Amino acid sequence: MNMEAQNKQIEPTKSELEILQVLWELGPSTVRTVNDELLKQKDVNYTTTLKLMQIMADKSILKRDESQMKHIYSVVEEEQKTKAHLLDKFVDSMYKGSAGKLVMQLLGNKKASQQELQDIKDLLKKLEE
Amino acid sequence: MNMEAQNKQIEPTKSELEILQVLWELGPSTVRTVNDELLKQKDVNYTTTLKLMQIMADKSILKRDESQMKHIYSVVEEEQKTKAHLLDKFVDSMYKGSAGKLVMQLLGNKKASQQELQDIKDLLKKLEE
DNA sequence: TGTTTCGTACGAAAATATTCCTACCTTTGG
DNA sequence: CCAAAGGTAGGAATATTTTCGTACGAAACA
Repeated sequence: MNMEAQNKQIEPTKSELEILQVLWELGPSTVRTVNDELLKQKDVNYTTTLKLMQIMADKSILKRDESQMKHIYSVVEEEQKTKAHLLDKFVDSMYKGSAGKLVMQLLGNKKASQQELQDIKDLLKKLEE
Repeated sequence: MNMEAQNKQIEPTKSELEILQVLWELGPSTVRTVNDELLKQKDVNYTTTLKLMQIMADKSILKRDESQMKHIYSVVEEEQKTKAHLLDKFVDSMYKGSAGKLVMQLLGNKKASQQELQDIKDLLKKLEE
């Protein structure tokens, strides 16, 4: 069995991440759709987005359906899995792997709403069981 | 009064962040010390680290004491402030600014120890007051 | 003193990431 | 049928980040 080169988590660049966000939000889309969405945030040329998405397909971050003339791109990894991985990396490098430290910083930073605080408390309760 | 170009939060690159970690850990240090520390993690040439730290000083991420032949570099911004900023950016881009969502992901990910969970609960209690 | 070691400065090369020009094909509408 | 609009492909130009060679001064020491 060929086991090598598997399990390699993706390491999206900044621009690639922006595209992932759009695809997570909108689901499988054409380059046009993604680019239109990106245009709401920043000035970007259509072919730039096209190229980026082609590169991402090369890297297997995206797959695409070429059966139509307008190719449809979709994300290969599950959104949650990728986010979890990026979060882990972040926690590891910034807080030496201590999720607690990160949460402390976050909550101490008036960044969470009342509702969110409540949600977190609820989750903690569930985890106790 | 000249107010422009202030308040600009730093945006360290990957390599720059590695150096910041070391300086946060060890406090003001020489290039040699930082480089030795980095060598524990990866293969890196002394002059590379030197150059990077010079660049960071140019950008005012670091300041340095040149009174000695061995320059002493230290971090300009407070560690917590920089971390808070990076965390905010991360939450904004990955979780649309919802700290709650991030915590949910984190805690749902068996990444926090019992002790950490307890700490978080304690913090939540304090926030209630 | 002279030579070796350790430091800084600086420019340029190399590696990555981003942007966009150009060519060319397909679809659409007059 | 022809022109315009909208697609893809690919390479080249840019921009950014990272790495390192080289020069040269100061300190350590045989």
